[in-house]
Amino acid sequence: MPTSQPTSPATSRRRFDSVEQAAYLNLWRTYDLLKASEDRLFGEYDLSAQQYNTLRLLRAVHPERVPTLELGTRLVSRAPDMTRLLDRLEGRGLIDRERLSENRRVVRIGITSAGLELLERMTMPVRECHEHQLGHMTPEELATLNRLLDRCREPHELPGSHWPPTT
Amino acid sequence: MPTSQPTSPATSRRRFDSVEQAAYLNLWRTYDLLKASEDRLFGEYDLSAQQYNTLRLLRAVHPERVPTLELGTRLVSRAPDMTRLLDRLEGRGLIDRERLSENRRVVRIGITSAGLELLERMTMPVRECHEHQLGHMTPEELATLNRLLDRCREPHELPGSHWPPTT
DNA sequence: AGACAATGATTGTTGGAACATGTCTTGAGG
DNA sequence: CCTCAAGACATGTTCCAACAATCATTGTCT
Repeated sequence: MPTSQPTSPATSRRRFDSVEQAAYLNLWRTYDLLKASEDRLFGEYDLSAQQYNTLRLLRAVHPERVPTLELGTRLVSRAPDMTRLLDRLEGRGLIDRERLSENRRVVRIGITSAGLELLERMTMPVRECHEHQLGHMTPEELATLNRLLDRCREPHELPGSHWPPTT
Repeated sequence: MPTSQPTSPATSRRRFDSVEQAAYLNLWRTYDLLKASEDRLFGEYDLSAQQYNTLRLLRAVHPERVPTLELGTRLVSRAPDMTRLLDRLEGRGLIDRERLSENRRVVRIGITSAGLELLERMTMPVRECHEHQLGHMTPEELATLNRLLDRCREPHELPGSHWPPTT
């Protein structure tokens, strides 16, 4: 019997409503699965992924500083609660705040030497984590994936986005 | 000056540590951006994405039922807090629970007619949402994307996963 | 049969995300 | 100068996700 008929009424409903939906759910599922690796790693350092990326961004501009709200827009994932995220990092001495004297409204954030050291210690583990996540993919596959993801985001990225195509 | 030297110390640091990392961050960014559309839609019905997917899964097996913990493993994103997610849905009359008499440990979850109606009302809006998310991609691109995402997940999916390749 | 492990779900607690609101500072008009 | 609007953060509150601990029920071993 080559074309087996559905054995349960369930199967007829299980499939997706559209290709777009299938792709989106696939994206979600994949992200969620890979995220699990990361979360486990960051958990060992009591950091969330957002916190880690904040520190990376601050290191990238160090010794310059970045105002609070601009940080929120430049992170991988939008973060509406920058203040308290920074509170936690400051509480651990990983960043510091500086109130400008010329414009006392803005607070500029910088990474401390303790923050830099923490990132330093995490370098290899993080690399291994990403290797574990996607190390089985060939460079060509990853390049194609990046190109397609860029295409997905194209119409949704706001003009001033800090996310140019990955290349 | 053909090879312009870095104007700020920042640029040298901004790029990614590895291709794998770039791909993962790209995945994260893309998911986050698309998720925003969905959240806005589901918000209008006071549902989270997880709740919606729970209802979809229950509809798929209806009129059969699924035990609480098995639901958790079959969702798009793993959900360690099924009980309270179901509490909320039950509070709104969208699902109901049934305690088995032969094995009183397991609680089997079913979708109610109110739940089915809600899904029915959401059908078109959801379709439009996915159209808005990824409608600009060609079927070929989406197919390739799906194939690559499947490849990403391959080594990470547990054996008994309900997530076969998308095809 | 009784002790003990395993299973399936609930409950408790903590931390973070999302949204609205409040506070402080600056700059522009009147 | 005084008011007022806008900008940049901070705070309050509510809700949800994650992890651990607990409870009730069943299965197993001797």
